Amino acid sequence: MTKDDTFYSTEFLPYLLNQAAEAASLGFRQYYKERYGMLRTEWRVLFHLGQFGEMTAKDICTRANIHKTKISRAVSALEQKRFIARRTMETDRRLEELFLTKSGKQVLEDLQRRAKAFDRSLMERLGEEDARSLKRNLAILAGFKS
Amino acid sequence: MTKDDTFYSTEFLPYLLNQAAEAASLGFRQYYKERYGMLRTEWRVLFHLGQFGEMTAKDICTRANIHKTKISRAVSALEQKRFIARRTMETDRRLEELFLTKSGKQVLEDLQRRAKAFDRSLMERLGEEDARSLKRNLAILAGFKS
DNA sequence: GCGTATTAGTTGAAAATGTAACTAACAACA
DNA sequence: TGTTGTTAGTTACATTTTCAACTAATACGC
Repeated sequence: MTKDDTFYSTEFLPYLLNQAAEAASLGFRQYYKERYGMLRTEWRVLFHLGQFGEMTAKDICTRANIHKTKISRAVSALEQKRFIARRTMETDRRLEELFLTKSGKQVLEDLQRRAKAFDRSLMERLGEEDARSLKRNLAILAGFKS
Repeated sequence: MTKDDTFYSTEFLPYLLNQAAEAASLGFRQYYKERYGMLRTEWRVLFHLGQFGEMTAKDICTRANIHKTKISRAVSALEQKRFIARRTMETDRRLEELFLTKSGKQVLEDLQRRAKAFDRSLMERLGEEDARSLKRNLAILAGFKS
């Protein structure tokens, strides 16, 4: 490294990650907010329920790495919108199994389809190979892989 | 693509970006919060001032892509901590030139040094080549390059 | 069983963020 | 000069997030 040791903000990985994340989320966030009045955590809860089937709030906290109060509020909001419902588990009455309602499934289907398309459009900006490598490295940083 | 068209959350680029960004920011955020009681926007303002020299709040908004109210509050907070000061410009009295104080420079120096080290430790987890390619692609998504 | 510790989930208050309206200064132009 | 429009920055208010305390149910050790 030469004498000039200036460290630029655009070289700092957390900064880059945040800026990229915000830029990349923007378009999609707008959609589910305007169309369904949903917040990001709500979309994530829905997504996880679709992916893993019935699960408890705690499960989602662990999987998605979101604090339980955020999940709790997202669940209430989704319940009010009648997108999900809950059922207390017989085996442990502290736990509530969450599941998608019929309209919840429809909403999720719409969002999934759009998410997929949105994802593709983002990846096209990078090219196939770079996009793959990007995702792989993000997964490592996120702790999804070792 | 085969018949199974399930779309997993960990394939969705905005989700990956957010998770990676949060995970990657955590350690460093903790430091400037605990050590200097700073919020992320404050750290960014400081960083930008160090990088570009004296500039106005508006300049930082544009550069860092942050809303002016957030900047306004960060500037007040940094001013209260005596890390920066402002000077109304003679040529246009709506504008205020922001600059680092002596202690602001010291704080920034500490943070920069740690940011650099932190950045290196993140990059080591990916390897030289992947890390470079990651940054390049993030810059594209963030809109820093086209 | 009974006391203590954990755990799932909720709630209230404080902190932070986003949105919109505002003030003060300048610009443009009749 | 006066009117209208624009811009930098602040402030007020609503929404969202965070943090800490809480309730209800279960688990553990005795």
